[in-house]
Amino acid sequence: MTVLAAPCPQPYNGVNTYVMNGVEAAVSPLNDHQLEQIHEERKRQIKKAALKVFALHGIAGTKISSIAAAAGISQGLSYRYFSSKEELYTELVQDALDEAESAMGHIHELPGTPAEQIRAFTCLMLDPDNRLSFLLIRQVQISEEAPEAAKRLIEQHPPEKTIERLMPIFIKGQKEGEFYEGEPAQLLLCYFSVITGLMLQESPYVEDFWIRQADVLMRMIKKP
Amino acid sequence: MTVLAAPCPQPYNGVNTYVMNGVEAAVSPLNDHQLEQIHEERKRQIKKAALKVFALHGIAGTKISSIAAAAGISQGLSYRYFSSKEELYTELVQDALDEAESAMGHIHELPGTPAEQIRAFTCLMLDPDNRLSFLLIRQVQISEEAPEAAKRLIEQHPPEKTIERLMPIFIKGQKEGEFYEGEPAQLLLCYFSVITGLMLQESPYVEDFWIRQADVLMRMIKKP
DNA sequence: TTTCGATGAATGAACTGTTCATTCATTATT
DNA sequence: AATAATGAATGAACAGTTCATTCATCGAAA
Repeated sequence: MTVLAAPCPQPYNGVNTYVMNGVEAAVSPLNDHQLEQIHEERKRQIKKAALKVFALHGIAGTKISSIAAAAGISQGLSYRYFSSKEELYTELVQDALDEAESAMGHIHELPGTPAEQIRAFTCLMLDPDNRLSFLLIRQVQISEEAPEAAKRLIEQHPPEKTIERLMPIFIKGQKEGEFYEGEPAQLLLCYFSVITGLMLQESPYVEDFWIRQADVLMRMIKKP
Repeated sequence: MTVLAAPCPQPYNGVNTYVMNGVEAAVSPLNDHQLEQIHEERKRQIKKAALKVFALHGIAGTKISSIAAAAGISQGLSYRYFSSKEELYTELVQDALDEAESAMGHIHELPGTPAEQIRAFTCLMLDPDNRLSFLLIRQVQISEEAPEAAKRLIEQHPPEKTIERLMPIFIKGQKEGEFYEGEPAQLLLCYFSVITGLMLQESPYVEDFWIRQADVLMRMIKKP
């Protein structure tokens, strides 16, 4: 059995890897740029798979082996790119925040009525390209299980400001008679629960599926 | 060290638990009937707590210790009443199915327009007394983790028939011009995702909170 | 062109710490 | 005496991480 073994020849070290051989690093087989590009590409591949699994099952409900399976790689490989499950998760949260931020930044500048703005926002949330990111963020906000690092990221960023940004739009919509009356906070709460429910839904593959859903949703809010 | 001391002998429980002594009790310990009643009462107490935790976190995400904490009892006690976690879960699913069945049985007999029927159904799903049961059922339907026994229960019972029961109502509503047009299946799908989202929401304690939510929801479906 | 050696990406079995369902010796209650 | 209840202890399974090994690719030498 196994028990030992020994050599552990190369320690690891994040930065550089082997040097040995004489004349320091005289030879480099593939140019550094290409190498790095390949490296980044693989990272992206892993992240993409991980996002899908994490967003749907949470960090605790996700095993590395599932991610590996989803990414089509072996269990151990992700550790070459991410030093731990938590780091991977946290990095995904960071990306999601960036994406959400950039996606939401434009909502305000959009011209148009409040209804048009909310509709745009709705489409954004339901867009398959953003959906998982929003789910991940919401996950960190809602459940306990998220790593501390991820929670801190969310606190810093303007994440939950979402509500604060939307609220004025709702109020304006009501004032102008475009929206239904009622406590705006409650309308927003309902709207959000509903959006979350929809995001969890796996979509059948119809081109404009989400657009149509968004229109159905809007009927909750906007007078015809 | 710790924290607690004190055994917490009386588990509170809303209703009442023990009959504490009493003259006659001193003489004859407790007759069988009384004993059984106490036993059943405690079972109900455990089930109530377990339902809440299971419905929100799933069977895998729930530990016996959480249930115990929620029920205000010790870790080991539930094993006096249920032989395993799975058994407890499965029994809850059975109860939920019964409840759902009896609750839904009346939908059809309700007089009124399709909109009124759907509204009644919506209120049913959102009713705090039913909400958790419906969530539990949906959980078994959707995820893999449920025990085989529970899955079998669901297959036998008329569970997913929900959709089949609702569909005709939707179609009728559209035919009569009371509902919005569109693929009825899609409208239903949207409606269901949305309901699920709402059920997951913890309600602020306002008396008619869910009623109002139901009305907001109905706007998705029914023309004004 | 073929062969060789070097490099580091990739694998997956083994290791290990942790978690958690279940048990049980003990105590409290009637 | 008998039953209810406790909560610490157990142990098995689970899942994150490591690491010895294999594989694929490439530059250079023959």
